[in-house]
Amino acid sequence: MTATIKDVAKLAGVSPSTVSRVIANSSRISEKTKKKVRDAMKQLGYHPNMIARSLASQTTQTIGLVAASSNDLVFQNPFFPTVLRGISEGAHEKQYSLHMTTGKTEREIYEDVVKMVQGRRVDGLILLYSKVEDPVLGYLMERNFPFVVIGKPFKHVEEITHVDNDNFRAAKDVTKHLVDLGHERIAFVGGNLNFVVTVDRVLGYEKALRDVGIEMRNEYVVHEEFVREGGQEAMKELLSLDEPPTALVVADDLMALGVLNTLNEIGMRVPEDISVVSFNNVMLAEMSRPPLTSVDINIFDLGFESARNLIQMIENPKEPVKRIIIPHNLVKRDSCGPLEFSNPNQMVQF
Amino acid sequence: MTATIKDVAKLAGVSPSTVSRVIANSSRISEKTKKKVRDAMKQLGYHPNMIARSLASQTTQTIGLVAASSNDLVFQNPFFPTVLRGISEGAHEKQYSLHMTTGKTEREIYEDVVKMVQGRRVDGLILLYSKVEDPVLGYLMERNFPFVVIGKPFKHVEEITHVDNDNFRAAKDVTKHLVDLGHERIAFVGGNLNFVVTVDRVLGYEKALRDVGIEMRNEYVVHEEFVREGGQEAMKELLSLDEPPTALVVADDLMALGVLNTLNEIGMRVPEDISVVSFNNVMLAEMSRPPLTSVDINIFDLGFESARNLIQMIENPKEPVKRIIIPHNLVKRDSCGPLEFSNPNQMVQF
DNA sequence: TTGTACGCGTTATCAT
DNA sequence: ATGATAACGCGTACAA
Repeated sequence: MTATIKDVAKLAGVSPSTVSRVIANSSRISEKTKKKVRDAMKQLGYHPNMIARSLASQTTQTIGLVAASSNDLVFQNPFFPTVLRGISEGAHEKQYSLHMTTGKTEREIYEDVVKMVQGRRVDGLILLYSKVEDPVLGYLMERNFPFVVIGKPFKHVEEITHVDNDNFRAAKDVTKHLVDLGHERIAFVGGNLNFVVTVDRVLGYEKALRDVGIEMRNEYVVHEEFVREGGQEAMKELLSLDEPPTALVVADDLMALGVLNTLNEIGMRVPEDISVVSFNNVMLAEMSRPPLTSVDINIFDLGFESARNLIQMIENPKEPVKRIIIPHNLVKRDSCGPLEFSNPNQMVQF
Repeated sequence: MTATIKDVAKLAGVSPSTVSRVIANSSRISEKTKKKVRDAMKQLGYHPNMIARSLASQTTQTIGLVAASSNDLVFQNPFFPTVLRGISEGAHEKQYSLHMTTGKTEREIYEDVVKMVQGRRVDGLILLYSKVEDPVLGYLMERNFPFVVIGKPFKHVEEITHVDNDNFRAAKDVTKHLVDLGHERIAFVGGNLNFVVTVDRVLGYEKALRDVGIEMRNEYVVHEEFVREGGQEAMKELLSLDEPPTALVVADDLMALGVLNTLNEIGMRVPEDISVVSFNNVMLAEMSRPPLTSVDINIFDLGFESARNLIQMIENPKEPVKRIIIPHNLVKRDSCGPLEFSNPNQMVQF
C-alpha cells in the first residue's frame, strides 16, 4: 500500500539500511547515493512510518499533555488555549508532536498517564496544573520519567522541574499596589485551594498585609469554586459586612468578570466604590467594563518554556532539576482607584 | 527495564501468544490460564507497549486533531476548548487517544497532517475548521483516509462526512428575530470570509432580509479579522452612516464583546439605542454587560459527534458519508430590544 | 561508504 | 485451548 523503506531501497538500488541512513542524514553516505535515494523517495511519495521508527529507536518525539479534570475551571479558562499555544510552539521548534489525555475524573487521568508512559507513547510529560495532592506525581517520580509541571509542585519542589510564576510575589505586589492607593480593607476572592497557585496567591496577599501592619480578617478571604453560582452569594455576604472591603484581589480574570457583574448588579461602581485587581491578563481583562487591572503572567511563555525544558530533559537525561520563573508584571487599567474615591460606608441595597 | 509480554509469559509459564490472547480477552483461553496470566501481569506491573501493538496491528487507537493556524481567531476563542472537550469525551468513550498538530502556518499544518497520516500515527483525523481553500482536504480525499470536518466543507459537501450547525438557518432565524422586533436597518458584522461558517451566516442574514423584502445594503456588511484593532474603525464608520443600523448581527460572541465595548465608548446604549445578537453562546455571552442574546450552537456536541462518527468510520470502512447537523437555539438575553426603543436618528459624537 | 542480520514488542497465521 | 513462527517497518551493530 504505502511505500516502505524497502521499496525505496529497491528503486534506488541500495540496501534498506542505506535508505535509513539517508533519512538520518548520516555523514557516512556519499552525496551521490543520497541524491539517488532521495529521488526514489520523492518518486514513491515515501514518508517514514513513525510507529516503526519509534519501536526501533525507543523514542517517539512526542510530548504528552496532562490536563486537570475537564470538570475543573481550567478548561473553561482562556488560560488553557494560550498555554497550549506556547507548548505547541516550543514542541514544534524541536519537531515534537503532542499527545493529550482524555480522562475526566482524577482516576481516568491517572490511567491515561500510565497508558502514555508504559505504553511508550510519549517521551515526556507536561502537567498543565499543580494540585496539592496528586498521585500522578508520585508515579512519575518513582519511575524516573521525564516531566515538567506548570505551576509550583506542592511537595518535592527541589526535585521537580517546573515552570511557574512567582505567584506569591505577584499577589504581594498587587496587594501592595492597593495599599499604596490608600486601601486597607482588602479582600481576597480566590478559587479552589487544591490548586497550588491559589495557595500561593493567598499567601502573598497575606504577606503584603502583614508587611504594612494591616490586620488580617478571615471574613475577607473567600474561596468559591466558580463565580457564576455560589460566587454571587459570597460576594454579597462579603459586601454586607459591617466593614465591607474597599478593594478586591481576585485570583483570576474570569472570576473577576463575574465579580464585576455582581458588583454591577448590586449597584456598586468600579473603581469609584470599590477597586478590583486580578491575575492572568487574558484578553478578557482588556475587554471587560471597566478594563481590568491585572497581573500579566505571560501564559504563552509558561507553555513555551515547559516544552523547551522538557525536551532538554528528554534529550539529556543528566539535565539537572530546574525551576524556571516566568516574570510577571502589573498591567494597570481602570478597575482600581485611590481610596478617597470610594465610599465604604454607603449602604448597599440588595 | 519495563516488563514485556515475554516476561509475563515466562512468569505465567505460558507462551507469549497466550498472553497476547489474554490481553485481547480471547474466548478461546481457559479461565484458569487467564487468571494465571493476569496474576503475572499484576505482579510485574505489565502494561502493553502501544507502539509495538500499533506496528503489529496497523492501528493506533488514536485520533489526530487539525487546528487552523494558531494565528487565527480560532485559538483565542472559547470555542476551541469546548469543542476539544467534546472530542475528548467522544474519544475517551471508545478508548481513543488524541494527537495534535503543532504547525502555525498553513504549510506547516499540511506537513503535520502528512506526517500523521503517512507516519501512521493516527487512524483518522478531525479538522476543527472549514475554510474555503484547503489543500489538506484534497490530500485526505485522494488517499481515502478517514476524516471528519467540523463545519461545512466548501466543496464536495456530498462526499465529506461533516458535523455542522445549520448556520444559514441560524443566521436567518436570528435576523428574522430582529425583524420581528421591528428592525429594518440591520447590519452584519462578520469575521474572515475564508471560513465557511462566516459565509453561511452572511447568506442566512441576506436571505432573511430578502424574505421580508428589506433592501440589502453593501455598507451594512462589514468583515473584520478581529475586533480589537480594525473593528473599532469599522464600527464607527458603520454607525456614522446617514442611516445607521438599529441592530447588529455579529458572527461571534467574542467579536460581539468588542462591538459592545466600542458602542459603549461612543455612548450608544444596548439595547436602547441599538440591538446586538451574536453566535456561539459561550460563557462570555452570559457574563457581558448587557448579557448577550446569542445562538447556542452546542459546541460540545459538535466535538462529541465528530469523534463518535470518525470512530465509526475508522472501525467500519464502508460507513456511508454523513452530514450531522447539530441543533441550535436562540438564547434571548438583554442585548436586543424592540425598534421603538431605539433612536436611530440621534447624533453620534466621536 | 555500503550491506547483512538482528532486535524492538506485539499480533496473526498456522499448527498441534 | 495453546504454542511456534512469521510478519509489522525501521535502526544499528557488525562486517565487508
